[in-house]
Amino acid sequence: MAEQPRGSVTLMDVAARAGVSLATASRALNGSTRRVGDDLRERVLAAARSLNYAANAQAQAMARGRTNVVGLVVHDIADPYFSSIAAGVMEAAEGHQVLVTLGSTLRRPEREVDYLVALRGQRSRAVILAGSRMDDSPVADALRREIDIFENDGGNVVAISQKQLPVDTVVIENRLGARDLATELVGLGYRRFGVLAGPDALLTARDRVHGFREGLGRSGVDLDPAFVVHGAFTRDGGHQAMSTLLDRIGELDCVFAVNDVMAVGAMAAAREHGLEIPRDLGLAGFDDISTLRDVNPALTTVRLPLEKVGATAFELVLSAAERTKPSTRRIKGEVVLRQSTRPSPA
Amino acid sequence: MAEQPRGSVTLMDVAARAGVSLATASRALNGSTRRVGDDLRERVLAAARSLNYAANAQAQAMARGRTNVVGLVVHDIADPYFSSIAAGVMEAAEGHQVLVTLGSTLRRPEREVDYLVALRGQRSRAVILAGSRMDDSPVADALRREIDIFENDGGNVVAISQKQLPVDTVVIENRLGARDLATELVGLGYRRFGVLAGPDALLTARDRVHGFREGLGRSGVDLDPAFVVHGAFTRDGGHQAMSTLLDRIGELDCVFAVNDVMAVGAMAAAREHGLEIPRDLGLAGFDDISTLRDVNPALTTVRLPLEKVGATAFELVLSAAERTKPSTRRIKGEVVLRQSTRPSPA
DNA sequence: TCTCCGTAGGAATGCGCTTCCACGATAGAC
DNA sequence: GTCTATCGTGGAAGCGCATTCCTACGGAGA
Repeated sequence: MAEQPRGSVTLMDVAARAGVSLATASRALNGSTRRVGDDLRERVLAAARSLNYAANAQAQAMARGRTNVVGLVVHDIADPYFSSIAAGVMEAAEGHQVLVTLGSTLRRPEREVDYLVALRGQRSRAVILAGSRMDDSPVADALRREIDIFENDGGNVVAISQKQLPVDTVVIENRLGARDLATELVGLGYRRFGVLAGPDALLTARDRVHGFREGLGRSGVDLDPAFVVHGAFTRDGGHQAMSTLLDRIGELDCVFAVNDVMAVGAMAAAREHGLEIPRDLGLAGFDDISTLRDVNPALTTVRLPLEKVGATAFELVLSAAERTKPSTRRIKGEVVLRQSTRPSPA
Repeated sequence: MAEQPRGSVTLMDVAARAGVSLATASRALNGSTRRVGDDLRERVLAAARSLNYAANAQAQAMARGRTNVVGLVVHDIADPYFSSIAAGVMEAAEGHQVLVTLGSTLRRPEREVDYLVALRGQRSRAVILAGSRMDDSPVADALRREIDIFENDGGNVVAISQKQLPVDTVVIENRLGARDLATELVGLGYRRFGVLAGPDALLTARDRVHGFREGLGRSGVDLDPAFVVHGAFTRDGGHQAMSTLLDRIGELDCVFAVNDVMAVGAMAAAREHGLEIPRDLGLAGFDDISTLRDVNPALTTVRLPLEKVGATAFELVLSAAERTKPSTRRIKGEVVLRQSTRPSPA
């Protein structure tokens, strides 16, 4: 029953085997406004089954003029921040007959544009840009331009992070989260802060620094710019930035790393330097990466529901057709105090 | 210069604007055996640029009879094991004009078959099955059957993990790695072992347990089956399995978790139980997940070059055309002793 | 019995592109 | 100088499918 002509089975093969026309076979398999008689439909389905027919998605896309492909562009899929978002997207996509094409810029944000072009070539119905926006006008302009073209082609674009582009956006409240964190840390009695700030051009990093400074300011605490050290948004970046800070560590009582991955690097650097956390120094991160929840001492951080972020982005993709104006969803973080900062004085 | 008709620009638009035929426009843009005169080629390229032309990949796929899409199917993209492999794949794909479609089975291995069908519909030129094979005949049979069909359609399949299917495979030497680890642990003086074994049906987990037992055996040490606890292949699985073991922890001096993620969960469980590692108990993992390298105490583990695994898989995809027989690449792990086990007696 | 309408099935068209084939022109061989 | 390769170009077929349009058929109403 499962004879298999060499090469792909086409709808014509199915139709021939069922003894019906192409049109009928198509209608039987995909449903349509038109109805197909029960006997014929059965014949077609049986034929398709026995031939292991899988409709050629390219041909369907051509005929229908649309695809079921969604692009997901991240900066680094190995980074748990992005892989969590990706997991959220994949889970939301489950059962929606959508295929997700993954793009990884390898931390070169200008490559987002290349992926946008490639995904336009695929006639993707949407693309999710998961990475932080940059403070880099040439790149941003090129991206904006390419987004226009993509949308003009009928595609939908969803950004995650900052509302910087006129597209559907899942805004992550970095500023607010960092502000809350600062407030809590001051509440714990910390006063002299250092910040491992990430790349300055990365708006996610910058927003967190700004928010943190703002939160300190509201509590009447100053952040000395000399104690704000920039570095890569990675474990090694955190390690390195922390090492820089360690020269003057005596003047500090708490360090905020703008993400957990950096915080872990910083923790290692502190340990190598003989510092004990939180006894000698408080340390806080951002994101609450689940893989990192078991580091010891446990990181005080700002919890971001990253999988939900991904899922929300995907929902925006699905519902895009019903909207004419870009929509914004805000996702808030929640401060989680753990052992990497001293216990509450209460 | 950048006027943009609404909807997609087609090759016909480009040809018309350049005042040449469709055939010439196609040849100028994509190269071909036939050459196009310099002046005409320039005209075509200029037209394409000014119209923001991006070739319809679906149409190209139809006409050419092949695509540049490669599928990557993992069990859970949020798991650092898989996201590292994915990163390796993405990096290797860089610059090869290949688009990667991501599939996530959400830890339901039977869904691999569904993805295979979907990717066959896309006429993917290859698919990488990154997850462990299972000891589950119905599922394995269905998979084998679908792989046959996929390959008969001209696609190439690459598996990562066990050589269990007649396809190109990146074999991970789980057994060997676990054996070496056992030897080293015995060398450190440990004698009474417990194992957090993961799901029994998962061959990766099972191989590691077998290898570990084998290694112990070679050193004349027995592994009491009562101390082999199965559980999920996740952090929580490790935590839970460890909790089970903790009742009889007095009889053990070292625990091997079959992957790092479980080891970290186990470490948390031990800590909650008041045990100090490595003073009260040695603990070892497997994989050497980079995100987890900074846990404290640092994990003794078996380092797997996961990004290289992904990259190797991708290379197999690229070189598939030149082979007729399935090829196998073996990737070995390397024992890394760290602070979660006691220092060498030497 | 005849006409009209609703319906199921089939033929034909077109989606955007690659590529085979044909054609004319130019260059090289005799 | 004519004859045959060679090369650049255009024409047109066809990839696999959805869909529109058309036809044939059958039942209901007159």
